[in-house]
Amino acid sequence: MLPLSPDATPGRRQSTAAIKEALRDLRIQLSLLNHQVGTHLDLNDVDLDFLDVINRSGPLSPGALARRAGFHPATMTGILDRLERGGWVARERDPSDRRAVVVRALRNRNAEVMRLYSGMNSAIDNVCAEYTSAELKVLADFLRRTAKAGIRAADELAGGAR
Amino acid sequence: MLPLSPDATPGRRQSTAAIKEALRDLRIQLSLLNHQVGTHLDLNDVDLDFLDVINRSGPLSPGALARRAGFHPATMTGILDRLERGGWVARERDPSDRRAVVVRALRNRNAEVMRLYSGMNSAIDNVCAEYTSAELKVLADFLRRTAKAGIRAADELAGGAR
DNA sequence: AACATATCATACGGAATCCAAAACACAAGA
DNA sequence: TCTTGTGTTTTGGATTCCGTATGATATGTT
Repeated sequence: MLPLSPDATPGRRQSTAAIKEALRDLRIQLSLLNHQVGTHLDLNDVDLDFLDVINRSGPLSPGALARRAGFHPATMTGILDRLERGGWVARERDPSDRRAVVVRALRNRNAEVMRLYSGMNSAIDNVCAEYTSAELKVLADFLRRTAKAGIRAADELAGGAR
Repeated sequence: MLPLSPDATPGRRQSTAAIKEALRDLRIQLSLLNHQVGTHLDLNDVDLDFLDVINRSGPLSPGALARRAGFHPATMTGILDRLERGGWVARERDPSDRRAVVVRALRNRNAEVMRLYSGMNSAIDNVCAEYTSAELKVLADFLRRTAKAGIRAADELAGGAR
């Protein structure tokens, strides 16, 4: 906190700190939104998280899912049981390795989820409408990089390379 | 979906969609990171969330915390019990209204938390280092607006104006 | 002083999570 | 081929956590 800025860019440190603060807030708010959506779908918070992961990261094995989140395999079995009972995912045996299981997302009930997220969806549209096309590209790039950084940081805590 | 872009800004729709995708990923990754941090601190996911809220939003009453997150007051009691047992927070009686309780965050163990988040912290620093000061301001502003949008969207699902 | 209101803690039933071990499939060696 | 060893997922039991209902304490009002 010197009176003179060190490299003639006075706002950098403050802006970086502001970004971190905003990211903390954003995470909490999005988790809260997630909780509300899950409540409307009779779905657990964690279950909805994993449904999202399965929907976007393609078919995955239970073990891979558990490792990715740092959960015990038995816990994953329970989560998948609930998701399967609700018709959200299907378990199939891997033909090439029949001891393995592949979890596939069913898209039947996707409309329900989209409807619940529609409020946030259009809110983001409104926010984005106030930025130029170039700014939007910068924003998307930043978010992707930050998400990648989150993956690495979580993996490190999960036990190094592992 | 006309072949001609409507307002001479061809990338807008794609960039907005990319931002939504990245936000979904970011939320999941930050939640998983949160889970890993909580595991290392012998702390529940929800408990860590509320510790964060208490740390940043100053001393608060248990009821206010419960309303803010849509939890039942009794659940909040359990969360605060665990946080207090671990030496994270302290319950004090409000001098001005002695039936009320204020929860204050103790900073003793803050270093442990910071150490666990240090990987993500420096990763964000590295990402931010690649942007200009003006871009950083745009980013911080966008994140704040998006967080606000998340609050409104969650409130709507919680039961309209309420 | 007594009633109504508000806030937080306790008690208990139901659910989720974790640990250990089993069930099953694959791969390698005698 | 049969056996042994490794990897993946599921089961059973014990523990812990979340949510509804009830109780205790303090305040404000008539």
